[in-house]
This record gives sequence, structure tokens and C-alpha cells, in this order.
Amino acid sequence: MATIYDIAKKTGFSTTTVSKALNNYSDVSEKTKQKILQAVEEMGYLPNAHAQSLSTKKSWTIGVMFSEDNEVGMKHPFFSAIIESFRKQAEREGYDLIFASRNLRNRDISYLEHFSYRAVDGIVVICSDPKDPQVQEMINSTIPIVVIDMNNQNCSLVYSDNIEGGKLAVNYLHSLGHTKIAHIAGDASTDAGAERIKGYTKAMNDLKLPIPEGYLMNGGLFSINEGRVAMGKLLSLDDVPTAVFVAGDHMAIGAIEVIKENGLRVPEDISIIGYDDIEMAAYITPKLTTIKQDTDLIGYQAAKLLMEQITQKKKLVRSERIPVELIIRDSCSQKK
Amino acid sequence: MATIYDIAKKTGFSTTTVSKALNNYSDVSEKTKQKILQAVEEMGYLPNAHAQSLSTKKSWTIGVMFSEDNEVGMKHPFFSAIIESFRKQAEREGYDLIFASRNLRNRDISYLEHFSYRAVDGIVVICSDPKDPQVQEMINSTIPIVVIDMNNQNCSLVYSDNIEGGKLAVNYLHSLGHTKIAHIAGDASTDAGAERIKGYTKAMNDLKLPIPEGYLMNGGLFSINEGRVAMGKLLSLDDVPTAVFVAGDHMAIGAIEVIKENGLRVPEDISIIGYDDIEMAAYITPKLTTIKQDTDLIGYQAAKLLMEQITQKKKLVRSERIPVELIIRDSCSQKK
DNA sequence: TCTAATAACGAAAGCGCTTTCGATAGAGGA
DNA sequence: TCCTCTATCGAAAGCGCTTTCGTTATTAGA
Repeated sequence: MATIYDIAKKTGFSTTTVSKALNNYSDVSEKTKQKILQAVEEMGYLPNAHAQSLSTKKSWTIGVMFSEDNEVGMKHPFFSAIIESFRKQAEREGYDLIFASRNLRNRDISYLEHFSYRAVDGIVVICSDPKDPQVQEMINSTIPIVVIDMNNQNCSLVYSDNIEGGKLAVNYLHSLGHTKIAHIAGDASTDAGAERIKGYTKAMNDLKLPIPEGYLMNGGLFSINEGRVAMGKLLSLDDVPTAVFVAGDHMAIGAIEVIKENGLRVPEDISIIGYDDIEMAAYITPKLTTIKQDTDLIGYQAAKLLMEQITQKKKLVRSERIPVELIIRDSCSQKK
Repeated sequence: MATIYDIAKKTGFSTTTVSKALNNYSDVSEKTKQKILQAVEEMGYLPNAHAQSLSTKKSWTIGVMFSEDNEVGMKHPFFSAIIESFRKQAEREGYDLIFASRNLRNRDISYLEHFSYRAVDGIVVICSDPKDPQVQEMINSTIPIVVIDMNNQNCSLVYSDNIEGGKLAVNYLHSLGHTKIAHIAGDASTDAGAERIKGYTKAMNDLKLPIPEGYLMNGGLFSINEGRVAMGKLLSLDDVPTAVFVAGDHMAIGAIEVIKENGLRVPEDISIIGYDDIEMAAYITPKLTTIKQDTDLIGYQAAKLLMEQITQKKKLVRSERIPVELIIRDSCSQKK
């Protein structure tokens, strides 16, 4: 690979001047700049990111961390959609992504240590547990950070409007005549889970609807199987709900399966509304009515917020709420 | 951040000795090594990846490129599953991933240039167009490379056994009594598409089954919508097939939709078999019978193959075929 | 007792780039 | 003619680390 020294030799200027020409310093004449640029072209010169980072203390990389609790990693459609959108924007601004890891040459290190090692310029953490000490460590570090869908007072935050989403779901169900509305919740340790519960209870209270024992059912970490289990419990209740607001599409899919297996129909017997609007939602039977999260906007705003901190060279504490949207399909119907 | 110099000063040794201690050189006594390691611990020292890379010419990063044709990026379940598996293995061996980009500080560069800039140790390219000059450029470079699901003679290759998969599908359909078997194909410009066509035609020929005009239908780039269009054309044929082998699950989903919309049933009127076994396949109605690709193994083997080249410091040309598997669910039935 | 081998360490150069600061030459002003 | 500015360039140090090679002290061998 051609280095800055090579093109210095070729053009007869010093490496200093070459570097300045490439970085648009004002104290290099237009003529020599052109000569240098031409040599760069001819020799196919490219800067070396590592040398550049070493000397400028800026790596043009961003560390990405997301929950690995459920072992899905970036296979989860919600995560991957956000990351993809984030990546697009980051790339547009010249940044590359580095995924969190805890292995440095077979030494066990923390995520923050990994990011420090790679000298990332900023960190984004997605839907992880806010109380995780690893996450805390990052938030308390000096590296600019933005977290997604995790309530936190001490750093910048982009979050989907989960409370409003919960209300939206309940109100829609109520508008169809339902009053016995249960909620299969995401675990309250996750911010998304906790907030949707808030939205659910708030809306139920506002509508003066009772929440009988067992109607607020913890569904765990959003997997299809946990949805099955939770729905099973709801079906075994004395007073089975006529509508269920499920805190995640995967869980909703599991719930629908169980309902069918029990000889009941969706939505005729039980209406189901999900949350997320993953791709699959539009293709199962019945097509799933759900609360759509704007993953594109979430990723975009997170990137923007992080870039701003990086450019200003200081941590900002700002939060950005992203609206959600009710997507009406076929899994809910009028109460009979 | 503490540097090697800081811990040299603290322990009274030279930076040379510190570096050697950290890298397990034999010419540093056990006693001083322990002292140094302790100081490292106390000061929370971490090496600087950029400095290290600069001096060793090894970055412990791997460049990842995948097709952006269909604009889905890593949102595609098949891609993201492979990448996730690849990432896990790479991480285990100490590598981080860098995604391809063509933007360097707002300058338009090639993928190879981007990877050179970041000085990646190896490249993996997934299901891209083998004839893409950008891909060619990478293959012809000196950087170790492995490609996934793209036929190529000049570099290492991990591929899913698409021909066998095609045969598997056709034979299964035939075993159910079907003889009028059509194929909604992936575009022949993609390796996966072309190979599955080969498998289809080979199996049909071996079974002495005719392939009437129109039965081999190009479905394009594997999207749901393209599947709809292709199935629509099949339905308008004079002699409508009783079974269709669809080259991708997404397309199969589109196909099923269209069949239903036309008042026909799956599998009673038309049997459908897909390809990939994406998550959704198990949850649509009817549950999709399909050919499962072993994404875990593909990602794992690709990582292994790449690491080996990196360790040996030379490009290897080896190919690894990954077997596929027939997953029987509910979308195919006995010919009546 | 002297020499040769070995063990343990450090000086220094180098990886490729940026940035500070000083040097030089020519332009313009008085 | 002399002085001050400005424009243009380069020397050199430094970013944090690795690696070669030389030095010194110690031990073993004869």
C-alpha cells in the first residue's frame, strides 16, 4: 500500500505538505495541492485508518451493543431493523460499526474495555437491561453514548412511545366493545415491558375497566414460546378475557397458536393485538393487528443524537420519543 | 487511558520489557512479568488496538459484505442468521467485524478500498453477485477471502447444497404423487437461483417428468411480491401445476397468498414447498414445508475457512459444501 | 582462572499519519 | 532601501506499540 511518504517522494514535497493537502489546510498552494492529488490518484493512495486514529485520537467507529439475553443477537427482526437503520446513517457520516464482544485475545474483558481497546468514538446500546452493570459502566464512562428503549436519566436516549402504544392498543380493543382485556406483558425488568404495562393499566383505569386477578400476565422475554405459556395460563382462568394486548409480536404469535390449539378462533372468540410489527405479522393467519414501532426513525435519531455528541465532544443528556402507530389487520374484531 | 509507557514508569522497567511481558516473550523473568502484570491490573491498562495494528500489521478485524440489491441489508433473516453465526465464531477467535461501506469521509470509494483503509485481515462476502466488479476486485486482491453461496473458482467458498436442495424438493413432491411440478426460480444471476434451477431440472429429468412451457418461472430476487407475481402467472397457465417448488420462503409466502386469493387452497389444490426455512415459515398458515439451509454451519465454516487463511498468511482455494435438509410441515399434500 | 554460553533487560528505530512551530521568500508599504 | 506581512513549505516531535539488536551480568564449562 502506498503511504503518504511515497507520494511525498514522488511529488518532491514533504509528508507534512502532503498531509496538509489531503486535509485541506489553507497553507498549501492550489498548484501543489493539485499535483499531490494527482499523485494520490495515480498511486491509488489510501490513508491508513489505524495510523490516522492513533495520531488524531478519532477512530470513526461506533460501538454497538445489544441484549444477548435471548440468544438471538442480531437475528431478532426488531434489533436488526434498528441496527440497519442506524448503520445506514452512521455510514453516511463516515462511521463504521464495531459490535460488542468480551473476548480480547482470549482474555475476558468487559464491553467497555472492548470499546476502549478499539477506541470507538461513541456507543449505542439497544434494548438492554438498564441495570446491567456492564451497561452502567459504559454510561458512566466519558465516551458519548445513546441508549435505545431503556429508561435512563444519565444519558441520551431514544425510545419508542411504549406508554402511548399500550394505551393505543387498549383503547382500540375497547372501541371494538371489549371490556375484558388482558395483557401478556414483557418482563418489567426491560424498559419496553414496564412501559407497556404502564400504558395498559393507565388506559384501563381511564376507561374504568377492571383488571381482574391474572389479567396482567408476565410473558417474560418476548419469545414465541413464552407467549404460548402465558396464553395458556390466561385460557385456564375462570373468566377468560375476550381480548388480549400482547407486548410483542412473537409472543402474540405464540398466543394465537395456543388459542387455535384449544379450539378457539382468533379474532371471533378472542381478539389479539401485538406489538412491534415485525415482518411476519402481516403474513400469519389471521394477519396480526399490532402497534408498529418506527424502527427506521429510531435508528436514524439514535445515530443523529450520537453524532451530535461526538461532534460537540461532550456527552449530552437528551431524550427523543418516537411515536408509534396502530396497524389494523385481522386479529381483532367487534365483541359479540 | 494508561499506556504502556505509564506502566513502564510505574514498575521501573522499559516499555520494551513491558511489551514483551504482555506478549509472553521468553526473555523476561517470571518475577518481573508478575510485577508488570500486577501494575497492568492496578492501572486498568488496555492496549490500543490502533497502535498495535499499526506496528504489527494485523488489525484483528474482518470485513463483511453482503448484497444490497434488494435493499434489505442485514434485515434479511437468511443473511442476518449467517452473519450472526459468523460473528460468534469470529469473536471467539478475537476478531471484530467491519461492514462494507463506500463512503470515506464523503469520498466515494470501492468496498475493497474501504477494507484496505480499515486494514482488515480478511473478507467474507455473502450471496452477492459473483460477476460484480466490486466483488471481483476483492477476490483478486491479496486479502484472504471467503465467499458464501457464490460460485467462484478463484477463492475459498462455502455454499449450501442448492442442487441437492432442488432435487430434494422435487423428489418429495413426486413422492406425494405430483407430476405437474413447476418451479418459481430465483434469478439465475444469483448462484443460489441458478443452482436450484439445476437441481429442479435434473430431478425432473431423472424422473422423466416433462417441464412444460412456463413451468420454469423466473421469480426475480426472492421477495414476497415477486413470488406473488410469479404465482399469478402460473395460475393463468392452461395447465396449472399441482405442486410448485419455490426457490425462497419469502416468494413461497407470496405465492400462497395469491393462491388463496384466487379461491384455491394450499395444500389441497396446490402444494407448495419453499426454500431457506426462515423463522416465519413455521408460523404461517399452512405451515410451510421447505428446504432448510444450515445457516449456523454456513457461518461457522466460513469463519473457520477464513481464519485458516489468515493464520497461514496465504489465500486458499477450497470449497465447503453444506448439506440441506427437508423440513416437512403442512403446505404439501398427496396428489388427489 | 579464563572463556563461552545463557538469561534478562533496554535503546532505538519504525509503523503511517498529524500538527506545531519555525524558516524562507516574495509582496507591499513607508 | 529597509521593514513588515503574508503565503508556502518542511523539520521534528509525537500518537502507543512492537521488534531487532546490542549490552550487561551471571552461570557453566574446561
